[in-house]
Amino acid sequence: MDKKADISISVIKRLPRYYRFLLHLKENGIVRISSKELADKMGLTASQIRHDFNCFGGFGQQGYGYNVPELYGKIGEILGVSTERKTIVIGAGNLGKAVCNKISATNSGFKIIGIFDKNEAICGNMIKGIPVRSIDYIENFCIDNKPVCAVVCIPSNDMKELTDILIKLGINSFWNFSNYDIAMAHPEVFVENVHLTDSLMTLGYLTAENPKNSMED
Amino acid sequence: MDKKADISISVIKRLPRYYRFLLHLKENGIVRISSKELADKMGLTASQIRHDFNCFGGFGQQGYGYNVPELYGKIGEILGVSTERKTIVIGAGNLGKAVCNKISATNSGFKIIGIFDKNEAICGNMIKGIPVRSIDYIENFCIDNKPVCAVVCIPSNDMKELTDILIKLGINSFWNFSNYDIAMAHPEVFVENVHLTDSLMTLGYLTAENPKNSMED
DNA sequence: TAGATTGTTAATCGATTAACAATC
DNA sequence: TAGATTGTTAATCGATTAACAATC
Repeated sequence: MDKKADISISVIKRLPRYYRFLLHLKENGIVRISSKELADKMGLTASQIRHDFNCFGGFGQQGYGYNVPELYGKIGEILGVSTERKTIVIGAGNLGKAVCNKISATNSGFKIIGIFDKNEAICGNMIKGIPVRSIDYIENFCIDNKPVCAVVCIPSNDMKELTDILIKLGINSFWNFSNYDIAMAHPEVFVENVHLTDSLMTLGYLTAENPKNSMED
Repeated sequence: MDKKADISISVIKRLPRYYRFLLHLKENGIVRISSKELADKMGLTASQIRHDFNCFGGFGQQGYGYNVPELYGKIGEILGVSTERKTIVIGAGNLGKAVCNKISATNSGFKIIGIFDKNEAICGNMIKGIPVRSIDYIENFCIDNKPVCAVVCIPSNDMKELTDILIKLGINSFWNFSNYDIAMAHPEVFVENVHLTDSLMTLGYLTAENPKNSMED
């Protein structure tokens, strides 16, 4: 599987938000929208919206605008929401459970087929109908069931060894909540990071009494 | 409190990662590093690192490089890690609990003083030494305790009403896990969003068999 | 002093916005 | 046909990278 290089990451990062907005419009029975109207609703420019959509082909019609259900469907297709990527979740603590719920509640194209934890005490517990298994079984499970995506909800400590193994066993994408830099160690796989600490610290910067700022002027 | 406009958001978003790397170096007893070495470790360019640090003033020394503990301290200051922003968490489900743990485990400058949930059955439960309170008490709690930051771990449904109230009561920053667009409704407050669904769908795009891509060439 | 590496400015690159011809 | 709005190219803006003088 090759990496897609032709469409810029900034465009890609906006797709899920378009998808959410279009669902909302669709659910409210709106069938037609212009780039201008959508831009106003989303806080973007009409120009950017047209530019973005045109990366994937012409979804609109001159003089009319965009058909909401059709556009929603197209973007869903681009995001692969109708596929069922076999997914395993590693770590069944609070974060692991929250993430399992999120994946199950969302029509995102990922399907959890296994959950693993090193804490034997919680093995056997059910989350969204899937039993928590001991991390010791993860290799055999992957050989038998061939998952393609792993969701990492454990600390970074043992990540190097674990990712090396998982990638050998056929995992090609990671939703990574740990601080381990999978993408740097394995440029051949797809990684989407959620760095909670970094996010919180960014908010920290914004609300900090920055000494530099108050010294200037 | 004014918003800071002079330093670009791309630079700011890199600060927490610098901070993490510097802590790691510091813990390994490394006291000196050049922009080149740090760039190699982090997968950035030396030029960018010097450029970034210089937004905040000269932290290095020509011919020597950067002093790791000093630089770590400076960036910590910029991020405000030593302040104690009074913070409330709204929603004590799996996500709320995970986020409480994360905030407590991280030296980020945020201090949880209250946790709220609408589910009466879990009120009274302790999370990191703080009792879960009924959401009905949130107004009085804010009047009495004056928190400045709210962490939103509930669905988007009632967010408009809730954020309007909280902002009136003195909350000026949000760590937002819901899909409600606080920043658009309230441009005067600081918002850092964590859109889990969007993140997962971005990974979805990368691993989708994109029809457009296979049609071309 | 010579070597190393920063701080800072200029050049490049890429993303966003503006403009307008195409066309429904 | 006239009006509206897209698709697409060109202009602008901002972020990254390169270069080098300053200086430790």
